[in-house]
Amino acid sequence: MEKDVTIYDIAKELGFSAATVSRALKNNKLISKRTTKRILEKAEEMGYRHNSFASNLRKQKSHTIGVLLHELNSNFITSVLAGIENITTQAGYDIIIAHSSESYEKEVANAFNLYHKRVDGVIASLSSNTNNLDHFKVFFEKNIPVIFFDRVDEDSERIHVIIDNYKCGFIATKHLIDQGCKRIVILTANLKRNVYAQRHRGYADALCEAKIAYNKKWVLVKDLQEESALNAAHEILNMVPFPDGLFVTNDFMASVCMQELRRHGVRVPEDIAIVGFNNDAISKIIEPQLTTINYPGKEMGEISARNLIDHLKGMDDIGAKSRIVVKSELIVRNSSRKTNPVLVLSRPEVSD
Amino acid sequence: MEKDVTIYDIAKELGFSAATVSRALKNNKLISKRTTKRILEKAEEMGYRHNSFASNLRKQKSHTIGVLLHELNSNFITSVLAGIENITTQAGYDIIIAHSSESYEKEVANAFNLYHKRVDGVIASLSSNTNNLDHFKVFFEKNIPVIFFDRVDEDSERIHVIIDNYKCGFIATKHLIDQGCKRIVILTANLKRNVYAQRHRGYADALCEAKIAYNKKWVLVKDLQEESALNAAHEILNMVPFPDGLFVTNDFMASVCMQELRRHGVRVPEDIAIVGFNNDAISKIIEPQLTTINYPGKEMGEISARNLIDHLKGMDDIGAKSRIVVKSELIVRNSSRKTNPVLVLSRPEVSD
DNA sequence: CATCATTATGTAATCGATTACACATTTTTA
DNA sequence: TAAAAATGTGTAATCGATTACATAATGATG
Repeated sequence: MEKDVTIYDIAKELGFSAATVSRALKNNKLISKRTTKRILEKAEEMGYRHNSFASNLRKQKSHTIGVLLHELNSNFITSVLAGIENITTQAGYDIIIAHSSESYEKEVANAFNLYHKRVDGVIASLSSNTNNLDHFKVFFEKNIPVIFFDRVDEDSERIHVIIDNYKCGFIATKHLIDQGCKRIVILTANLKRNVYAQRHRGYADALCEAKIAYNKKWVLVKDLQEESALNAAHEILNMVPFPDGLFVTNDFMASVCMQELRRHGVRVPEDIAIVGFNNDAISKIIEPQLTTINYPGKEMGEISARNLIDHLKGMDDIGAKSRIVVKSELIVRNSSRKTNPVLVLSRPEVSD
Repeated sequence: MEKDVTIYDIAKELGFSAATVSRALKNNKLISKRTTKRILEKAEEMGYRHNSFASNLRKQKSHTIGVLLHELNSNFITSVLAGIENITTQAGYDIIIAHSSESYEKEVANAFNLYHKRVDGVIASLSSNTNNLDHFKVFFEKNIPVIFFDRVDEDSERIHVIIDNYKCGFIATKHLIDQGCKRIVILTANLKRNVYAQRHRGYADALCEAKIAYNKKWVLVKDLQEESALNAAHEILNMVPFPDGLFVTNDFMASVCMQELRRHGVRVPEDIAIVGFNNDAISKIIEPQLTTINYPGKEMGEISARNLIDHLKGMDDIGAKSRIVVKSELIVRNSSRKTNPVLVLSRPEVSD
């Protein structure tokens, strides 16, 4: 348990001052190449490690970015994370990941935790039932930049990186209409959350455009749990008349729901065509494969991180823009393709 | 952008010394209740926030635990995380999550990052192709405790929290044998990784016990990607004789593989019975539902964290035990149940 | 050669919380 | 009531890196 090596130890060893060592370690051009080289080598040799506590204390900067996520377990979120990591690593920032498990209370706790950790900036996606930004006030007041993505408060002037959820809801629904669906159910999560609200609005407008009456009975609002999706499936099973289209604003729920319907003898897409949202791994694995909305998580992460870092470095005027919209697209698969039946190859020969 | 409030500001405001304020803020019993109360209220009022950089610098402790994960996107891992968070939060420790995306290089980088962040301890699960612990030496040398879980180096004397992967591999295979399977394929990941090696060993021994010859042709080793699972499915489709049992050491691969087989007309479980591993969400969603091995992620996280913290508090002798085995179980579902056919309810009435 | 620039290095204060030790006051004990 | 113990608070050094400012050494310029 020997004590840690400090710049003073290196300085003493080589007969320099701590200041010179400190500068050399950062490759400061004030220090001659020769001295820098000697110091770096000695540091390596002595097993020196930078003490970021001392450094942060002095510089009043943590060089750390807080990432506040509503959840971890989706393709989308891990892609976003990968994108954020790309950019932050490149820029020499560390990140702290905090996830709220879709709980507002946890989100508040996490926000304060990041604040106390003195992150230089925050990238955040709100949990499903968050409906105010009070817990971010501490950041705003101290001018600590916060970038929101995906799950945002659209009314706020804060920078946010999103997809056009309204348009996605619209084209998803329109796609079902194009397949001949006339009785289209939407299964979605908390309509207070922007993403679900917008997707729902798109759904409603697509119906309207096609002169299909909007009916509240066809709007199922559930939380994102498996059990809720099962409940939704049973509600659908009891609907009279039986719906012929289903738009679910989340692939996981869509998958659970679709399987439950099929277990009860409903054919997909013949009886009911289904569209999901997110292009999660499961949407490709499940049978039939799920038509869904794809959007680039990695890119959203990169854009968010780049904006934050540009702003931290003062290269960016945070007032200039507040909304960044990223592209998204509908991926048509068999769960909704009423015209093309599922292709089933013949079973390979089996010999014993 | 006013300056942060420090204990000196509070001290000056109330006419105490900084020492008294520091003690009061920690509810040190040396300070009278009255003074403590006044100081706490003033701190609140002035918007004081603790400066952990100064504190950590002085105390030479970060009060932070590093969590090094091989991946984020599985039920199992998020459960483990939840377990770790339970315990660490309760004990007043912060955590830093780093994930390696199954890359050895990233794992090494993350380990050093945690080291430089001066975490007080580490909880780690190795990435799939990690085959040495050299990057943990820095921790070992400084007596920074490291607890491994799930993906571990079983040969090392370091504490690790695992399930009995050998037994799981054995009972999974035995279950297939009990269903009447005689030609059982194993699809698994890198056999250098303990979990896969042990599961494979269990598979081999179960075959042996049933007097079924072990055949290398039936052992498919792939990485954990979707494409690899698809490839595996096609290799299986070309096998002559066609296998009647399949043990996949991971639910994701099992699901992908099963669906691909079914798309080619193979009936599950009639033609081939399938067992997965992990009890991921997908195993319940997919049709037929996947027989799998369940093991308690949350509990593993809690045990790991508790051990680490006990050790940090000096309440635990780290030499006392090195291996903690957590319970696990086989969950039988329809993908392997040859005796009970899938129950299909009739389709509900549909009227227009 | 004197003066100014340039380059390289050192000095010392600073960031904010902690804590060993000292000191003062009050309470208890013999 | 004097000594001892307990209680409450203050003083000042410390943790390690950073950086404004000072200084020294070298080179360039007219």
